Amino acid sequence: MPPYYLTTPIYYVNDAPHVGTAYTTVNADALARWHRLVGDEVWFMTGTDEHGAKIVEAAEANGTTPQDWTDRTSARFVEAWRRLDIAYDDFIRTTEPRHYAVVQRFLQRIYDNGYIELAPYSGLYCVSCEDYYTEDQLIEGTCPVHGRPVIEMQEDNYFFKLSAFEDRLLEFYDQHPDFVRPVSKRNEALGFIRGGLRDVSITRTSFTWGVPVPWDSGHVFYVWYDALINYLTVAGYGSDDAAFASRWGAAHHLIGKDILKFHCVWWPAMCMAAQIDPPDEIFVHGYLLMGGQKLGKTMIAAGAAGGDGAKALRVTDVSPLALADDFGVDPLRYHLVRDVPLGGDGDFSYEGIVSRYNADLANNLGNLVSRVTTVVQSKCGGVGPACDEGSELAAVAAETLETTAAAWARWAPHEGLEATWRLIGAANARLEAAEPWKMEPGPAVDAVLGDALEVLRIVAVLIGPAMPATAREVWRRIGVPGDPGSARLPDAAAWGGYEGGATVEKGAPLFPRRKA
RNA sequence: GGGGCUGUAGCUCAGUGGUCAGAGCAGAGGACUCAUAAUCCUUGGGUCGUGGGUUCGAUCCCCACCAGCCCUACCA
Repeated sequence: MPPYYLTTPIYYVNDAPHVGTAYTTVNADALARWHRLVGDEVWFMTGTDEHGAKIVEAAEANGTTPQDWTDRTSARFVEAWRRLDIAYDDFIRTTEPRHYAVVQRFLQRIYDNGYIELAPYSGLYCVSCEDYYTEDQLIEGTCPVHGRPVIEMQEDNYFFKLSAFEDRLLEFYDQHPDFVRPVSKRNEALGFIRGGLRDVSITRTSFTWGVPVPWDSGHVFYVWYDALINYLTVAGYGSDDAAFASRWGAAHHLIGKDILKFHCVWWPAMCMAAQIDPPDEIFVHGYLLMGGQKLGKTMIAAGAAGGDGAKALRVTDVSPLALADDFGVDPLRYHLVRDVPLGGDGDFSYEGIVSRYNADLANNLGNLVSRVTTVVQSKCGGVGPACDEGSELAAVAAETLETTAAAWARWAPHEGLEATWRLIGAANARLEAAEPWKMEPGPAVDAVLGDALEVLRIVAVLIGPAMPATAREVWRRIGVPGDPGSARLPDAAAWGGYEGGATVEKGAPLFPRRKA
Protein backbone atom coordinates (compact mmCIF):
# COMPACT_ATOMS: atom_id res chain seq x y z
CA MET A 1 0.00 0.00 0.00
CA PRO A 2 1.58 3.24 -1.08
CA PRO A 3 1.43 5.91 1.62
CA TYR A 4 -0.57 9.05 0.98
CA TYR A 5 -0.27 11.88 3.46
CA LEU A 6 -2.91 14.53 2.85
CA THR A 7 -3.23 17.79 4.74
CA THR A 8 -5.66 20.67 4.89
CA PRO A 9 -4.42 23.99 6.11
CA ILE A 10 -4.83 24.37 9.82
CA TYR A 11 -7.50 26.94 10.46
CA TYR A 12 -6.98 30.07 12.47
CA VAL A 13 -9.24 29.94 15.48
CA ASN A 14 -10.32 33.52 15.46
CA ASP A 15 -13.75 32.67 14.17
CA ALA A 16 -16.14 29.84 13.47
CA PRO A 17 -15.77 27.53 10.49
CA HIS A 18 -17.50 28.92 7.42
CA VAL A 19 -18.35 27.58 4.00
CA GLY A 20 -14.89 28.43 2.72
CA THR A 21 -13.13 26.30 5.29
CA ALA A 22 -15.75 23.62 4.81
CA TYR A 23 -15.05 23.69 1.08
CA THR A 24 -11.39 22.95 1.65
CA THR A 25 -11.99 20.38 4.33
CA VAL A 26 -14.77 18.48 2.58
CA ASN A 27 -12.80 18.25 -0.62
CA ALA A 28 -9.77 17.04 1.26
CA ASP A 29 -11.85 14.49 3.11
CA ALA A 30 -13.36 13.25 -0.15
CA LEU A 31 -9.89 12.93 -1.67
CA ALA A 32 -8.63 11.09 1.40
CA ARG A 33 -11.56 8.71 1.21
CA TRP A 34 -10.92 8.19 -2.48
CA HIS A 35 -7.32 7.27 -1.83
CA ARG A 36 -8.39 4.83 0.85
CA LEU A 37 -10.81 3.38 -1.67
CA VAL A 38 -8.05 2.69 -4.15
CA GLY A 39 -5.98 1.08 -1.42
CA ASP A 40 -3.51 3.76 -0.47
CA GLU A 41 -2.28 3.92 3.09
CA VAL A 42 -3.82 7.28 3.85
CA TRP A 43 -2.97 9.63 6.66
CA PHE A 44 -5.30 12.60 6.55
CA MET A 45 -4.96 15.52 8.91
CA THR A 46 -6.49 18.85 9.70
CA GLY A 47 -6.32 21.09 12.73
CA THR A 48 -6.26 24.56 14.14
CA ASP A 49 -3.71 27.34 14.22
CA GLU A 50 -3.86 29.00 17.61
CA HIS A 51 -1.05 31.43 18.24
CA GLY A 52 -0.51 35.10 17.59
CA ALA A 53 -1.48 38.52 18.80
CA LYS A 54 -4.94 38.34 17.29
CA ILE A 55 -5.79 35.43 19.58
CA VAL A 56 -4.54 37.34 22.59
CA GLU A 57 -6.70 40.26 21.56
CA ALA A 58 -9.75 38.12 20.98
CA ALA A 59 -9.31 36.40 24.32
CA GLU A 60 -9.05 39.70 26.12
CA ALA A 61 -12.07 41.03 24.30
CA ASN A 62 -14.00 38.01 25.50
CA GLY A 63 -12.73 38.30 29.01
CA THR A 64 -10.74 35.11 29.07
CA THR A 65 -7.29 33.66 28.55
CA PRO A 66 -5.79 32.71 25.22
CA GLN A 67 -5.72 29.07 26.25
CA ASP A 68 -9.38 29.05 27.21
CA TRP A 69 -10.31 30.97 24.09
CA THR A 70 -8.49 28.62 21.76
CA ASP A 71 -9.90 25.61 23.58
CA ARG A 72 -13.36 26.88 22.86
CA THR A 73 -12.83 27.95 19.28
CA SER A 74 -10.84 24.90 18.31
CA ALA A 75 -13.69 22.78 19.64
CA ARG A 76 -16.02 24.47 17.19
CA PHE A 77 -13.92 23.18 14.33
CA VAL A 78 -13.86 19.69 15.78
CA GLU A 79 -17.62 19.81 16.10
CA ALA A 80 -18.15 21.20 12.61
CA TRP A 81 -16.00 18.50 11.04
CA ARG A 82 -17.79 15.85 13.05
CA ARG A 83 -21.08 17.11 11.70
CA LEU A 84 -19.77 17.14 8.13
CA ASP A 85 -18.46 13.59 8.38
CA ILE A 86 -14.80 14.51 8.06
CA ALA A 87 -12.80 11.35 8.71
CA TYR A 88 -9.42 12.76 9.65
CA ASP A 89 -6.74 10.58 11.13
CA ASP A 90 -5.25 13.36 13.19
CA PHE A 91 -6.39 16.75 14.37
CA ILE A 92 -3.57 18.95 15.47
CA ARG A 93 -3.68 22.05 17.61
CA THR A 94 -0.57 24.19 17.45
CA THR A 95 -0.82 24.74 21.20
CA GLU A 96 -0.15 21.07 21.89
CA PRO A 97 3.14 20.11 23.54
CA ARG A 98 3.97 17.72 20.72
CA HIS A 99 3.90 20.64 18.34
CA TYR A 100 6.06 22.86 20.55
CA ALA A 101 8.65 20.15 20.59
CA VAL A 102 8.74 19.79 16.84
CA VAL A 103 8.77 23.53 16.16
CA GLN A 104 11.69 24.00 18.50
CA ARG A 105 13.59 21.05 17.14
CA PHE A 106 13.00 22.05 13.53
CA LEU A 107 13.85 25.72 13.96
CA GLN A 108 16.83 24.99 16.14
CA ARG A 109 18.09 22.97 13.24
CA ILE A 110 17.65 25.88 10.86
CA TYR A 111 19.29 28.18 13.36
CA ASP A 112 22.21 25.82 13.73
CA ASN A 113 22.51 25.70 9.97
CA GLY A 114 22.94 29.44 9.93
CA TYR A 115 19.72 30.46 8.23
CA ILE A 116 18.28 32.38 11.13
CA GLU A 117 19.88 35.52 12.49
CA LEU A 118 19.06 38.40 14.79
CA ALA A 119 18.52 41.84 13.38
CA PRO A 120 16.96 45.02 14.66
CA TYR A 121 13.72 45.92 13.08
CA SER A 122 11.59 48.99 13.42
CA GLY A 123 8.68 50.20 11.49
CA LEU A 124 4.96 50.68 11.25
CA TYR A 125 3.22 47.68 12.69
CA CYS A 126 -0.32 46.40 12.25
CA VAL A 127 -1.45 44.35 15.20
CA SER A 128 -3.98 42.42 13.14
CA CYS A 129 -1.48 41.44 10.49
CA GLU A 130 1.28 41.09 13.01
CA ASP A 131 3.46 42.63 10.42
CA TYR A 132 5.24 45.78 9.45
CA TYR A 133 4.41 48.02 6.57
CA THR A 134 6.29 50.66 4.73
CA GLU A 135 4.92 54.17 4.48
CA ASP A 136 3.82 53.77 0.87
CA GLN A 137 2.01 50.52 1.52
CA LEU A 138 -0.39 52.22 3.88
CA ILE A 139 -3.75 53.44 2.75
CA GLU A 140 -4.48 56.79 4.34
CA GLY A 141 -2.16 55.89 7.15
CA THR A 142 -3.90 52.61 7.95
CA CYS A 143 -3.11 48.99 7.31
CA PRO A 144 -3.94 48.07 3.69
CA VAL A 145 -5.38 44.73 4.78
CA HIS A 146 -7.41 45.68 7.80
CA GLY A 147 -7.77 49.41 7.50
CA ARG A 148 -6.63 49.73 11.06
CA PRO A 149 -4.18 52.31 12.36
CA VAL A 150 -0.60 51.12 12.48
CA ILE A 151 1.72 51.80 15.37
CA GLU A 152 5.41 52.66 15.54
CA MET A 153 7.25 49.58 16.74
CA GLN A 154 10.81 48.54 17.26
CA GLU A 155 12.11 45.15 18.30
CA ASP A 156 15.00 42.84 17.74
CA ASN A 157 13.68 40.07 15.57
CA TYR A 158 15.10 36.88 14.28
CA PHE A 159 15.00 36.65 10.53
CA PHE A 160 14.82 33.62 8.31
CA LYS A 161 17.21 34.14 5.43
CA LEU A 162 14.66 33.44 2.74
CA SER A 163 16.67 35.51 0.29
CA ALA A 164 19.35 32.83 0.31
CA PHE A 165 16.95 30.34 -1.26
CA GLU A 166 15.91 32.16 -4.39
CA ASP A 167 18.09 30.14 -6.74
CA ARG A 168 17.54 26.88 -4.95
CA LEU A 169 13.79 27.34 -5.08
CA LEU A 170 13.86 28.07 -8.78
CA GLU A 171 16.01 25.04 -9.33
CA PHE A 172 13.65 22.92 -7.25
CA TYR A 173 10.64 24.13 -9.22
CA ASP A 174 12.48 23.37 -12.40
CA GLN A 175 13.20 19.83 -11.29
CA HIS A 176 9.70 19.25 -9.92
CA PRO A 177 7.26 20.51 -12.52
CA ASP A 178 4.28 19.18 -10.56
CA PHE A 179 5.31 20.59 -7.21
CA VAL A 180 2.58 23.20 -7.35
CA ARG A 181 -0.63 22.61 -9.19
CA PRO A 182 -2.53 23.72 -11.12
CA VAL A 183 -0.05 25.33 -13.50
CA SER A 184 -1.58 28.77 -13.12
CA LYS A 185 -0.79 28.69 -9.41
CA ARG A 186 2.68 27.37 -10.05
CA ASN A 187 3.26 30.36 -12.31
CA GLU A 188 2.10 32.65 -9.57
CA ALA A 189 4.55 31.13 -7.14
CA LEU A 190 7.37 31.30 -9.64
CA GLY A 191 6.55 34.92 -10.36
CA PHE A 192 6.76 35.67 -6.70
CA ILE A 193 10.13 33.99 -6.35
CA ARG A 194 11.52 35.64 -9.45
CA GLY A 195 10.39 38.98 -8.11
CA GLY A 196 12.98 38.67 -5.40
CA LEU A 197 12.75 37.32 -1.90
CA ARG A 198 13.20 39.27 1.30
CA ASP A 199 14.26 37.81 4.59
CA VAL A 200 11.33 37.12 6.85
CA SER A 201 10.93 38.26 10.41
CA ILE A 202 9.97 35.15 12.30
CA THR A 203 9.89 36.08 15.96
CA ARG A 204 8.02 38.50 18.19
CA THR A 205 8.84 39.95 21.57
CA SER A 206 5.71 42.00 22.14
CA PHE A 207 3.70 39.09 23.52
CA THR A 208 4.25 35.56 24.76
CA TRP A 209 1.40 33.61 23.14
CA GLY A 210 3.52 31.50 20.86
CA VAL A 211 6.18 28.84 20.75
CA PRO A 212 9.23 30.05 22.69
CA VAL A 213 12.43 30.43 20.73
CA PRO A 214 14.67 27.78 22.24
CA TRP A 215 17.92 29.74 22.02
CA ASP A 216 16.56 33.10 23.19
CA SER A 217 13.95 33.11 25.91
CA GLY A 218 12.74 36.61 25.16
CA HIS A 219 11.18 35.64 21.87
CA VAL A 220 8.29 33.57 20.56
CA PHE A 221 7.96 32.46 16.98
CA TYR A 222 5.71 34.38 14.67
CA VAL A 223 2.47 32.48 14.24
CA TRP A 224 2.83 31.61 10.56
CA TYR A 225 6.27 30.33 11.16
CA ASP A 226 5.16 27.81 13.71
CA ALA A 227 1.95 26.98 11.87
CA LEU A 228 3.52 25.52 8.74
CA ILE A 229 5.53 23.12 10.84
CA ASN A 230 2.33 21.40 11.95
CA TYR A 231 2.61 19.20 8.89
CA LEU A 232 5.83 17.81 10.29
CA THR A 233 4.45 17.35 13.77
CA VAL A 234 1.66 15.17 12.44
CA ALA A 235 4.02 13.30 10.15
CA GLY A 236 6.11 12.30 13.14
CA TYR A 237 9.16 14.52 12.69
CA GLY A 238 11.62 13.74 15.43
CA SER A 239 9.15 11.56 17.31
CA ASP A 240 8.39 8.63 15.05
CA ASP A 241 11.05 8.09 12.44
CA ALA A 242 9.28 5.24 10.68
CA ALA A 243 6.04 7.15 10.31
CA PHE A 244 7.91 10.24 9.25
CA ALA A 245 9.87 8.43 6.58
CA SER A 246 6.70 7.04 5.12
CA ARG A 247 4.46 10.09 5.38
CA TRP A 248 6.88 12.81 4.50
CA GLY A 249 7.83 11.01 1.36
CA ALA A 250 4.20 11.22 0.27
CA ALA A 251 3.03 14.58 1.54
CA HIS A 252 0.29 16.38 -0.34
CA HIS A 253 -0.94 19.76 0.80
CA LEU A 254 -4.32 21.06 -0.24
CA ILE A 255 -4.49 24.80 0.35
CA GLY A 256 -6.44 27.87 -0.64
CA LYS A 257 -4.92 30.37 -2.99
CA ASP A 258 -4.61 32.99 -0.29
CA ILE A 259 -1.86 31.10 1.45
CA LEU A 260 0.04 30.14 -1.67
CA LYS A 261 3.06 32.22 -0.79
CA PHE A 262 3.66 30.59 2.56
CA HIS A 263 3.28 27.10 1.26
CA CYS A 264 4.90 27.44 -2.13
CA VAL A 265 7.74 29.80 -1.24
CA TRP A 266 8.46 29.92 2.46
CA TRP A 267 7.71 26.33 3.26
CA PRO A 268 10.00 24.60 0.74
CA ALA A 269 12.75 27.03 1.68
CA MET A 270 12.28 26.20 5.36
CA CYS A 271 12.48 22.52 4.56
CA MET A 272 15.67 23.05 2.62
CA ALA A 273 17.14 25.07 5.47
CA ALA A 274 16.41 22.21 7.85
CA GLN A 275 17.75 19.65 5.40
CA ILE A 276 14.58 17.75 4.73
CA ASP A 277 12.78 17.39 1.43
CA PRO A 278 9.99 19.80 0.62
CA PRO A 279 6.57 18.18 0.38
CA ASP A 280 5.68 16.16 -2.70
CA GLU A 281 2.92 18.30 -3.97
CA ILE A 282 0.90 21.38 -3.19
CA PHE A 283 -2.51 21.68 -4.77
CA VAL A 284 -3.90 25.19 -4.67
CA HIS A 285 -7.63 25.63 -4.94
CA GLY A 286 -9.60 28.80 -5.61
CA TYR A 287 -12.24 30.65 -3.70
CA LEU A 288 -15.94 30.23 -3.50
CA LEU A 289 -17.36 33.47 -4.73
CA MET A 290 -20.73 34.84 -3.85
CA GLY A 291 -22.03 37.55 -6.08
CA GLY A 292 -18.49 38.20 -7.18
CA GLN A 293 -17.41 38.90 -3.65
CA LYS A 294 -15.05 36.86 -1.63
CA LEU A 295 -16.95 34.72 0.77
CA GLY A 296 -15.18 34.82 4.06
CA LYS A 297 -15.19 35.87 7.64
CA THR A 298 -15.20 39.51 6.76
CA MET A 299 -18.32 39.25 4.70
CA ILE A 300 -20.10 37.19 7.30
CA ALA A 301 -19.21 39.69 9.97
CA ALA A 302 -20.38 42.56 7.82
CA GLY A 303 -23.63 40.80 7.12
CA ALA A 304 -24.24 39.98 10.74
CA ALA A 305 -23.74 43.60 11.55
CA GLY A 306 -26.61 44.54 9.31
CA GLY A 307 -25.49 46.34 6.22
CA ASP A 308 -27.55 45.68 3.15
CA GLY A 309 -30.74 44.06 4.42
CA ALA A 310 -31.84 41.23 2.15
CA LYS A 311 -28.39 40.06 1.14
CA ALA A 312 -26.94 40.37 4.58
CA LEU A 313 -29.63 38.15 6.04
CA ARG A 314 -28.54 35.29 3.83
CA VAL A 315 -25.34 35.09 5.73
CA THR A 316 -26.87 32.51 8.06
CA ASP A 317 -27.28 30.23 5.05
CA VAL A 318 -23.59 30.52 4.47
CA SER A 319 -22.71 28.68 7.62
CA PRO A 320 -21.87 25.14 6.57
CA LEU A 321 -23.80 23.76 9.52
CA ALA A 322 -26.87 25.78 8.59
CA LEU A 323 -26.59 24.45 5.06
CA ALA A 324 -26.19 20.93 6.37
CA ASP A 325 -29.32 21.37 8.44
CA ASP A 326 -31.16 22.65 5.44
CA PHE A 327 -30.02 20.23 2.74
CA GLY A 328 -28.42 17.39 4.62
CA VAL A 329 -24.77 16.69 5.12
CA ASP A 330 -24.24 14.63 2.00
CA PRO A 331 -26.00 17.04 -0.36
CA LEU A 332 -23.83 19.83 1.01
CA ARG A 333 -20.74 17.70 0.60
CA TYR A 334 -21.85 16.79 -2.90
CA HIS A 335 -22.29 20.41 -3.83
CA LEU A 336 -18.90 21.41 -2.47
CA VAL A 337 -17.15 18.62 -4.35
CA ARG A 338 -19.20 18.52 -7.53
CA ASP A 339 -19.98 22.09 -8.37
CA VAL A 340 -16.62 23.79 -8.18
CA PRO A 341 -13.59 22.49 -10.08
CA LEU A 342 -10.66 22.42 -7.68
CA GLY A 343 -8.12 24.95 -8.78
CA GLY A 344 -10.32 27.73 -10.02
CA ASP A 345 -12.74 30.04 -8.31
CA GLY A 346 -16.36 28.99 -8.28
CA ASP A 347 -19.73 30.51 -7.77
CA PHE A 348 -21.55 29.74 -4.62
CA SER A 349 -25.26 30.37 -4.42
CA TYR A 350 -28.32 28.97 -2.78
CA GLU A 351 -29.94 28.59 -6.18
CA GLY A 352 -26.92 26.67 -7.36
CA ILE A 353 -27.18 24.17 -4.56
CA VAL A 354 -30.90 23.66 -5.11
CA SER A 355 -30.42 23.21 -8.83
CA ARG A 356 -27.68 20.65 -8.40
CA TYR A 357 -29.56 18.89 -5.66
CA ASN A 358 -32.69 18.46 -7.73
CA ALA A 359 -30.99 17.50 -10.96
CA ASP A 360 -28.41 15.05 -9.68
CA LEU A 361 -29.56 13.84 -6.30
CA ALA A 362 -33.35 13.90 -6.43
CA ASN A 363 -34.10 13.28 -10.11
CA ASN A 364 -31.26 10.96 -10.99
CA LEU A 365 -29.72 9.05 -8.10
CA GLY A 366 -32.61 9.26 -5.64
CA ASN A 367 -35.26 8.55 -8.20
CA LEU A 368 -33.33 5.61 -9.60
CA VAL A 369 -33.20 4.05 -6.15
CA SER A 370 -36.91 4.61 -5.74
CA ARG A 371 -38.03 3.16 -9.04
CA VAL A 372 -35.74 0.16 -8.85
CA THR A 373 -36.68 -0.78 -5.31
CA THR A 374 -40.35 -0.32 -6.13
CA VAL A 375 -40.29 -2.59 -9.14
CA VAL A 376 -38.28 -5.17 -7.23
CA GLN A 377 -41.14 -5.20 -4.73
CA SER A 378 -43.81 -5.68 -7.35
CA LYS A 379 -42.03 -8.04 -9.73
CA CYS A 380 -39.54 -9.92 -7.58
CA GLY A 381 -41.29 -10.12 -4.26
CA GLY A 382 -38.86 -7.72 -2.68
CA VAL A 383 -35.86 -9.95 -3.24
CA GLY A 384 -33.10 -8.54 -5.38
CA PRO A 385 -32.20 -10.74 -8.35
CA ALA A 386 -28.61 -11.26 -9.41
CA CYS A 387 -27.28 -9.19 -12.24
CA ASP A 388 -26.62 -10.46 -15.73
CA GLU A 389 -22.93 -11.21 -16.24
CA GLY A 390 -23.19 -10.29 -19.89
CA SER A 391 -25.17 -7.11 -19.40
CA GLU A 392 -24.64 -4.24 -21.75
CA LEU A 393 -24.28 -2.10 -18.64
CA ALA A 394 -21.14 -3.98 -17.64
CA ALA A 395 -19.11 -2.13 -20.25
CA VAL A 396 -20.57 1.20 -19.17
CA ALA A 397 -19.69 0.42 -15.58
CA ALA A 398 -16.13 -0.45 -16.53
CA GLU A 399 -15.75 2.74 -18.51
CA THR A 400 -17.26 4.70 -15.63
CA LEU A 401 -14.78 3.26 -13.17
CA GLU A 402 -11.88 4.11 -15.41
CA THR A 403 -12.98 7.69 -16.06
CA THR A 404 -13.98 8.30 -12.48
CA ALA A 405 -10.73 6.98 -11.07
CA ALA A 406 -8.62 8.96 -13.50
CA ALA A 407 -10.38 12.17 -12.53
CA TRP A 408 -10.01 11.70 -8.79
CA ALA A 409 -6.38 10.80 -9.25
CA ARG A 410 -5.67 14.16 -10.84
CA TRP A 411 -7.45 16.28 -8.26
CA ALA A 412 -10.60 16.63 -10.33
CA PRO A 413 -13.24 15.11 -8.06
CA HIS A 414 -15.96 17.15 -9.75
CA GLU A 415 -15.18 15.37 -12.99
CA GLY A 416 -15.09 12.07 -11.17
CA LEU A 417 -18.61 12.56 -9.90
CA GLU A 418 -19.74 13.76 -13.28
CA ALA A 419 -18.41 10.56 -14.78
CA THR A 420 -20.08 8.44 -12.14
CA TRP A 421 -23.40 10.08 -12.90
CA ARG A 422 -23.22 8.93 -16.49
CA LEU A 423 -23.61 5.38 -15.19
CA ILE A 424 -26.76 6.44 -13.35
CA GLY A 425 -28.05 7.92 -16.60
CA ALA A 426 -27.29 4.72 -18.46
CA ALA A 427 -29.21 2.71 -15.88
CA ASN A 428 -32.22 4.99 -16.18
CA ALA A 429 -32.14 4.71 -19.96
CA ARG A 430 -31.84 0.95 -19.78
CA LEU A 431 -34.92 0.72 -17.56
CA GLU A 432 -36.80 2.95 -19.97
CA ALA A 433 -35.91 0.69 -22.86
CA ALA A 434 -36.68 -2.60 -21.11
CA GLU A 435 -39.78 -1.49 -19.18
CA PRO A 436 -39.62 -4.24 -16.57
CA TRP A 437 -42.77 -2.89 -14.90
CA LYS A 438 -44.73 -4.09 -17.95
CA MET A 439 -43.23 -7.56 -17.98
CA GLU A 440 -44.35 -10.74 -16.32
CA PRO A 441 -42.11 -11.86 -13.47
CA GLY A 442 -39.37 -14.14 -14.73
CA PRO A 443 -35.76 -14.32 -15.85
CA ALA A 444 -36.03 -11.33 -18.18
CA VAL A 445 -37.30 -9.05 -15.43
CA ASP A 446 -34.73 -10.45 -13.04
CA ALA A 447 -31.91 -9.63 -15.41
CA VAL A 448 -32.99 -6.04 -15.92
CA LEU A 449 -33.53 -5.35 -12.25
CA GLY A 450 -30.46 -7.24 -11.21
CA ASP A 451 -28.46 -5.03 -13.51
CA ALA A 452 -30.03 -1.93 -12.05
CA LEU A 453 -29.23 -3.11 -8.54
CA GLU A 454 -25.68 -3.83 -9.59
CA VAL A 455 -25.37 -0.32 -10.95
CA LEU A 456 -26.59 1.04 -7.63
CA ARG A 457 -24.08 -1.10 -5.78
CA ILE A 458 -21.22 0.19 -7.90
CA VAL A 459 -22.45 3.78 -7.85
CA ALA A 460 -22.56 3.66 -4.07
CA VAL A 461 -18.91 2.64 -4.00
CA LEU A 462 -17.90 5.44 -6.34
CA ILE A 463 -19.84 8.20 -4.59
CA GLY A 464 -18.71 7.08 -1.15
CA PRO A 465 -15.82 9.54 -0.94
CA ALA A 466 -18.15 12.46 -1.50
CA MET A 467 -21.25 11.07 0.18
CA PRO A 468 -20.30 8.37 2.67
CA ALA A 469 -23.64 8.18 4.47
CA THR A 470 -25.58 7.96 1.22
CA ALA A 471 -23.32 5.21 -0.02
CA ARG A 472 -24.01 3.19 3.12
CA GLU A 473 -27.75 3.78 2.84
CA VAL A 474 -27.89 2.67 -0.79
CA TRP A 475 -26.10 -0.55 0.08
CA ARG A 476 -28.38 -1.12 3.00
CA ARG A 477 -31.52 -0.63 0.93
CA ILE A 478 -30.49 -2.98 -1.83
CA GLY A 479 -29.33 -5.56 0.66
CA VAL A 480 -25.58 -5.47 0.17
CA PRO A 481 -23.86 -6.29 3.45
CA GLY A 482 -20.98 -4.27 4.80
CA ASP A 483 -19.87 -0.70 4.36
CA PRO A 484 -18.94 0.69 0.94
CA GLY A 485 -16.35 2.76 2.76
CA SER A 486 -14.43 -0.46 3.38
CA ALA A 487 -14.61 -1.49 -0.25
CA ARG A 488 -11.48 -1.46 -2.39
CA LEU A 489 -11.14 -0.70 -6.03
CA PRO A 490 -11.02 -2.00 -8.64
CA ASP A 491 -12.60 -5.21 -7.33
CA ALA A 492 -15.49 -3.47 -5.60
CA ALA A 493 -16.61 -1.93 -8.87
CA ALA A 494 -16.17 -5.02 -11.01
CA TRP A 495 -19.39 -6.08 -12.70
CA GLY A 496 -21.07 -9.03 -11.08
CA GLY A 497 -20.73 -8.12 -7.44
CA TYR A 498 -24.45 -8.02 -6.79
CA GLU A 499 -25.23 -11.61 -6.03
CA GLY A 500 -28.98 -11.53 -5.58
CA GLY A 501 -31.18 -13.10 -2.99
CA ALA A 502 -31.05 -10.18 -0.63
CA THR A 503 -34.03 -8.32 0.71
CA VAL A 504 -34.51 -4.99 -0.98
CA GLU A 505 -36.13 -2.21 0.95
CA LYS A 506 -38.26 0.51 -0.54
CA GLY A 507 -37.76 3.43 1.77
CA ALA A 508 -38.65 7.06 1.71
CA PRO A 509 -37.09 9.13 -1.08
CA LEU A 510 -33.38 9.50 -0.47
CA PHE A 511 -33.40 13.11 -1.59
CA PRO A 512 -36.86 14.68 -1.63
CA ARG A 513 -37.09 17.10 -4.49
CA ARG A 514 -36.79 20.72 -3.46
CA LYS A 515 -38.84 23.57 -4.75
CA ALA A 516 -36.69 26.22 -6.34
C1' G B 1 3.96 50.45 -11.21
C1' G B 2 5.06 44.99 -11.75
C1' G B 3 3.06 39.94 -12.30
C1' G B 4 -0.80 36.22 -13.09
C1' C B 5 -5.70 34.59 -14.55
C1' U B 6 -10.43 34.90 -16.98
C1' G B 7 -13.79 36.51 -20.98
C1' U B 8 -17.11 30.20 -25.73
C1' A B 9 -25.02 28.63 -26.31
C1' G B 10 -30.01 31.91 -21.15
C1' C B 11 -26.79 29.72 -16.76
C1' U B 12 -22.25 26.78 -15.18
C1' C B 13 -18.30 25.30 -17.89
C1' A B 14 -15.33 21.62 -21.65
C1' G B 15 -12.47 21.98 -25.97
C1' U B 16 -9.07 21.65 -30.69
C1' G B 17 -4.11 25.17 -35.92
C1' G B 18 -8.31 22.90 -40.42
C1' U B 19 -14.61 17.98 -41.90
C1' C B 20 -21.20 20.87 -39.11
C1' A B 21 -17.40 24.44 -31.92
C1' G B 22 -19.30 20.47 -27.39
C1' A B 23 -21.53 18.77 -22.26
C1' G B 24 -24.71 19.50 -18.02
C1' C B 25 -28.69 22.59 -16.28
C1' A B 26 -32.67 25.70 -17.87
C1' G B 27 -36.17 26.13 -22.25
C1' A B 28 -39.14 23.67 -26.47
C1' G B 29 -41.51 19.23 -28.68
C1' G B 30 -42.61 14.06 -28.17
C1' A B 31 -42.88 9.20 -25.42
C1' C B 32 -43.94 6.80 -20.98
C1' U B 33 -46.32 6.18 -16.19
C1' C B 34 -42.19 1.74 -12.33
C1' A B 35 -40.46 6.31 -9.89
C1' U B 36 -39.48 12.08 -5.92
C1' A B 37 -44.69 16.59 -11.66
C1' A B 38 -39.27 12.13 -11.65
C1' U B 39 -37.38 9.17 -16.37
C1' C B 40 -36.38 8.39 -21.73
C1' C B 41 -36.00 10.38 -26.89
C1' U B 42 -35.49 14.69 -30.04
C1' U B 43 -34.16 19.75 -30.01
C1' G B 44 -28.47 24.20 -28.95
C1' G B 45 -26.96 27.53 -35.32
C1' G B 46 -23.84 30.78 -30.16
C1' U B 47 -19.64 37.56 -34.23
C1' C B 48 -15.92 31.26 -29.52
C1' G B 49 -14.66 39.79 -25.41
C1' U B 50 -13.01 43.87 -29.47
C1' G B 51 -9.44 45.28 -33.32
C1' G B 52 -5.23 43.88 -35.86
C1' G B 53 -1.23 40.31 -37.29
C1' U B 54 1.13 35.32 -38.52
C1' U B 55 -0.82 31.25 -41.66
C1' C B 56 -3.33 28.18 -47.37
C1' G B 57 -6.57 28.34 -42.93
C1' A B 58 -7.46 30.42 -36.01
C1' U B 59 -11.97 30.19 -31.09
C1' C B 60 -7.39 27.85 -30.06
C1' C B 61 -0.41 31.23 -32.01
C1' C B 62 1.39 36.68 -31.64
C1' C B 63 0.25 42.08 -30.57
C1' A B 64 -2.91 45.90 -28.84
C1' C B 65 -7.27 47.21 -26.55
C1' C B 66 -11.86 46.56 -23.48
C1' A B 67 -14.16 44.15 -19.21
C1' G B 68 -13.72 41.39 -14.73
C1' C B 69 -10.81 38.85 -10.96
C1' C B 70 -6.36 37.82 -8.18
C1' C B 71 -1.24 38.42 -6.26
C1' U B 72 2.53 42.14 -5.01
C1' A B 73 5.05 39.55 2.14
C1' C B 74 0.61 36.79 6.68
C1' C B 75 -8.40 35.61 6.33
C1' A B 76 -9.95 28.22 3.19
